[in-house]
Amino acid sequence: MAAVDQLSRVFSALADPTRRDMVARLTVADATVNELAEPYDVSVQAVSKHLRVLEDAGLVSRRRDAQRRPVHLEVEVFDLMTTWIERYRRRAEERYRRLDALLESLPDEPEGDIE
Amino acid sequence: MAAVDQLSRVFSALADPTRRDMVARLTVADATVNELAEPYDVSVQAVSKHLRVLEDAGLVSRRRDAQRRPVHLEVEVFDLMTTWIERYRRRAEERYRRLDALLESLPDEPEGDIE
DNA sequence: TTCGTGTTCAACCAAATGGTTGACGACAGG
DNA sequence: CCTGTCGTCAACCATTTGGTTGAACACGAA
Repeated sequence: MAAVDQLSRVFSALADPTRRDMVARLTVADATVNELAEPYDVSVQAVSKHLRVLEDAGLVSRRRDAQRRPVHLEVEVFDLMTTWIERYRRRAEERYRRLDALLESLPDEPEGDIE
Repeated sequence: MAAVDQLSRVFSALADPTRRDMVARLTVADATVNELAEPYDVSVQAVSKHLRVLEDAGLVSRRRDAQRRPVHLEVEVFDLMTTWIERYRRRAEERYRRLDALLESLPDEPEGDIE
């Protein structure tokens, strides 16, 4: 398979509105492929493919229950994203704080180039 | 343009490791296209395309400074993702709480698998 | 064993994606 | 004005993506 990191797969999986909707519905309850497919105007096979993408991203897992393959959401994977996001959000905010402090510490400026 | 919602564009933009790295670097300081391109083993044009994707997602904006086009990160857009993520994380956790409560309210089980 | 239901596999297709190279537009500095 | 630098536009190409249909597999029930 592709040599792509999980974070990329997670973001990529959630970039599709149908998949995002499926994830949203799975927060309420586990569901079978047919149940998941029902609201959408696409074939069951297409939904099956979407589920494979979600599974490759680690966002869902599947049990076997007779012919059924109930799909279960693995919410912990959300942390992968929030960790990344918060890390850089923090970094950006830190930067703004420093910038504000700098501006405040300056008297009024002509054309100062400071390093 | 594509009739795709912003959240999809944001997730999609961050699904690419190069773009994620560019965003990471932009948390430290604004940068020009050439500066951004320097560490990667691709053409400047390719980086320019990546920036367009990030811009369409609302993740960056560009000023004009003579020939330069300094790129600036718009961190607020992160909120779009965290809002979505936290909403469904909460929903999933809520569900587990209810499930736990239900199990606890039951008398002892025939096929109890407890660890 | 045969049938029906749920799901996946395989082949195919159109559109999108990420890369390339080459030419061009915008601008500062001789 | 000419020149060099920064960046984008255009055309092209290979790969991936999201969809289709038809066949096959897995399993419970009859």
